Amino acid sequence: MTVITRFAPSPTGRLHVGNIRAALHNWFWARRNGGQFLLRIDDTDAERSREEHVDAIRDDLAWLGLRHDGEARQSERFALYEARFAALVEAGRIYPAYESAQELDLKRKVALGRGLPPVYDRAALSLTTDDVAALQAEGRKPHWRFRLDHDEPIVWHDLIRGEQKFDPARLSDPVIRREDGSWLYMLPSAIDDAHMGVTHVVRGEDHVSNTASQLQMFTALGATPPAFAHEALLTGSEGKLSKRLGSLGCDAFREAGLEPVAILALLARIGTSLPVEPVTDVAPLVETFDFARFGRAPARFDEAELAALNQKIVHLLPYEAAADRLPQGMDEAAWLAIRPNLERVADAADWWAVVTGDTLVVPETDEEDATYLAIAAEAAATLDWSSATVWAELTATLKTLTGRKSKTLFLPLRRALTGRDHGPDMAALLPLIGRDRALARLRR
RNA sequence: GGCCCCUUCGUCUAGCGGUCUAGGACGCGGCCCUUUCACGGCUGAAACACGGGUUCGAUUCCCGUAGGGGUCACCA
Repeated sequence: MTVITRFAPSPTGRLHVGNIRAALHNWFWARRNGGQFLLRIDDTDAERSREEHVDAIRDDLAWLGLRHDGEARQSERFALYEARFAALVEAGRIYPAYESAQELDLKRKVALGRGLPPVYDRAALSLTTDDVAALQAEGRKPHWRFRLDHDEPIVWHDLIRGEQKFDPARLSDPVIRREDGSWLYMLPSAIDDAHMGVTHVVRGEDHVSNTASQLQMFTALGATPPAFAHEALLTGSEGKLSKRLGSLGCDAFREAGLEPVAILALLARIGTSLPVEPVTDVAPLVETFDFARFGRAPARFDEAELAALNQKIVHLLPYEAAADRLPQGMDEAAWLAIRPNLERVADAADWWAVVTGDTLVVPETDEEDATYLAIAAEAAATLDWSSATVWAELTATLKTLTGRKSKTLFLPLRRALTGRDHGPDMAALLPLIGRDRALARLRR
């Protein structure tokens, strides 16, 4: 059986951490099993769905490298929902209800106030034809609920949580359609999962009770439900489920100059028993992806950890992987020299500017060092600049010439040559700067 | 409030009755390497929420308490 997973975002905003994680895990599972990963735009809510978000989602997914093998849009499938809806109404599994949102809210509060679970009381099921006629005479239109079968407990084997058991009587019959005819998420999602042949659904544990309801929908539709894996949610670094996390979007990661693979690497392993590792390719992440490794307690997502991971990954990044984001003229040797000092690939431009001298700020020098630099300039002029070891030769020469050593030996040189106290290994940097620029900088 | 899930170093976790003087990874400290930084190597500090059971023996099983998370929407 071909594994088919899907990522089904609502285009109501930018992709955020939770979204990305869900997409990633579904993608992993499909990749791991040689299956397909589908993108489904859940845009049944015309009010909140925006076309720009659809584009942004596709764009973010592509940036992350999560290619999908197919795409569907719920807004293009209303005919299908309509047909299934009619059949389920016919079968008595969907029924009309006339309570207003305010009335339902009141019922809920009353129940809660009495210490009872706020489950829908199914009053609509006992409406007589006269009641209905009266309601309609008032101008009321029904919204529609899926009637849960209370006879059997709902059970399934969750790939992460193990055996799950729900008493359907403790669940409200889900509203699946509004009075204006628009669809709510629950039923279309089940219809589509069945229709698209989705075999596995990986989602957050905030969906477990939805799964219970949807399992009955699959059965009512005559479909085999997919397997479910509900993962524990992520919390912010302060331990609470923060608003910050919910708003931390893919766009922010991109602007921060993070490597997509860093985001994937963290989100792949966080909350699992596998260590978060710096990788430059997702392959090892795919290979080791396993639901059995998932913990069931909420894990913390820490932006600082992401930044640190990103830095390590940049240090491992091969030239080819960074080349198209590097400044003009920066070759592999330059990349390898500068790479260990980067936090982000984008910062390479700063160091390259130091090499080329475009942004070089000549630091203040005292008289003693000025003399020293003059000696250095003379010595440098006699060196073989085609050699890869000019720096070693220069410092060795100056050591015997001046008797300076260690910091006093090299720091004035670094300052004069790069304008900074710290930076990439001078041995690697000096050949990049080259004879002319180096001499000019030493001579001032 | 009902129901579900969870509680081991700062963080993510291993542990499925004795192997635990509790292991790993990240982070942190120290040392080494390096005529800077980074990298790398070595090393150190650092945890079983609490209270009862069960047992010859509990991190591991049971109950309770506390705490955390989720859910109970005409959001997904």
